[in-house]
Amino acid sequence: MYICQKNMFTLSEENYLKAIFHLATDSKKGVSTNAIAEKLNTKASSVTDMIQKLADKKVLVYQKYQGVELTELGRKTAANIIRKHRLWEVFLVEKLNFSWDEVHDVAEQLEHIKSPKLINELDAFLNYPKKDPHGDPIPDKNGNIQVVEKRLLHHLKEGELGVCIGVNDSSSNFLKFLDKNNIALGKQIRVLEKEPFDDSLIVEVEGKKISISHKIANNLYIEK
Amino acid sequence: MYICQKNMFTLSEENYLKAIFHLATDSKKGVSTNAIAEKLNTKASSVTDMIQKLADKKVLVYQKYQGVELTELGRKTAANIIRKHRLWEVFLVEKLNFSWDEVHDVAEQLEHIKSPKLINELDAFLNYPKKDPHGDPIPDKNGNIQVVEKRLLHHLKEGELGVCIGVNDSSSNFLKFLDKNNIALGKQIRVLEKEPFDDSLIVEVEGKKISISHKIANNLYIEK
DNA sequence: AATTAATTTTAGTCTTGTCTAAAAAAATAT
DNA sequence: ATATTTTTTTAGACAAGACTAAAATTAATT
Ligand SMILES: [Mn+2]
Ligand SMILES: [Mn+2]
Ligand SMILES: [Mn+2]
Ligand SMILES: [Mn+2]
Repeated sequence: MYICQKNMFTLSEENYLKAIFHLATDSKKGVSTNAIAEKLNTKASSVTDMIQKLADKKVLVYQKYQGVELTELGRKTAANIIRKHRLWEVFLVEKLNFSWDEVHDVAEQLEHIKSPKLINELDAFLNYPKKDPHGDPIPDKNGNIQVVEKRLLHHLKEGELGVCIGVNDSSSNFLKFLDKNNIALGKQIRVLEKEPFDDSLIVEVEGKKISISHKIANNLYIEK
Repeated sequence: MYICQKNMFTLSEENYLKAIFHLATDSKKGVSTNAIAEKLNTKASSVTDMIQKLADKKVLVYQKYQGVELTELGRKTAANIIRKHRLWEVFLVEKLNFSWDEVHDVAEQLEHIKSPKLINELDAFLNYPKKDPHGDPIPDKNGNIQVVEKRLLHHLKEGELGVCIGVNDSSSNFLKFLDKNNIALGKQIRVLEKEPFDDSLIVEVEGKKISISHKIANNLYIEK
């Protein structure tokens, strides 16, 4: 039997856990102090302080100068915050007329609301969605995340066709660009030409030809 | 032209404003340091510190030893937080299967979410409700609160009939007691007997006679 | 292998919001 | 009018979370 403190993690601790979780799934290595600092717009020294505290709380393992790795508890906690973030994003888009470029900042706040009943009822109210408005999978209540096979648009060869299934960048600017060019989740995209000089592409979306920079093509996920 | 800082008030400042607003409408006098401390479960010295800061921010006027009074800006700010609190309570009850005794703690968290679009869309989504699940009026977006004529149950005379329109106490214990005795907003209540010794009442609700202590009768609002 | 460069940690400071203990002012009682 | 009690404010301390500057460690070059 163990004691379970209510309001287990502070807002700041939750943000660190989430950042480390995301960095860990990207790199599959120990997550470095600097990487965390950059993601959270803070300083490395602040990160060192915080990861020591989080190590005491058993959500990650930390060895001086060696970066950190989440424990099972840490992963579950982070996944739960991401679950809340993505469910709220679905709610905002489906029920409150938000567009996909408006939801992130509000979800950053809502993800910290503490109420198991709230999040489970919200899940039911939304009909147990599997993906958020950006195509990212929603973890289940045990913290399991469905792994999706996805590749970046710029990996398609000339002539190949794919379906847009997600974005790597959820910034408002990027999403508005996609809106402007009629690119949305579920839409078909065919690569017509690849320009070797600047790695840009000419693609076809709904009959229209558009030019896509390398940076854009590097942030759009496609399923063949 | 004036500069408007984003995220104008901290969570703590918002809680102080809300507490002062509620204490001010009750007492119509300057609100005392001790009263604020008691409402927020904190110490008078902490309150003194905070009200000095809030006075600097022009949301209240403060003279040493004389208590505080909200400015127009302070009242509007507080009313907006209360608006959010009550709209969220409606959402939880109407859409997410919460009962009226479960909503308050979650709304205490949700009321601090900053997004004008969120709260206006929520208002529309709920069909512009005028009252929250406890019968309290929901301020409009300009901070105006409808004044409701209401009196406590124990002001009814023997034989008089009224309709339950609100509660003075939103604690889970009180609300569960009402549920248990089939008392809900909109229900008719007739006072059959008043016991002078302990100020208790015998009332009739939906054909059933029940005994009501003074404390209960002092927390139930009635419209004749 | 020895330097240099980059990363990470430590030490010390700051702000916010809280606390306790003591001093000051106001309210109440004698 | 004075003394006592209550309320309020000040002074000093603390924890969380952040920062800067300096020291320590690791990584990369020569
Ligand atoms: Mn997001
Ligand atoms: Mn998303
Ligand atoms: Mn409430
Ligand atoms: Mn309420």
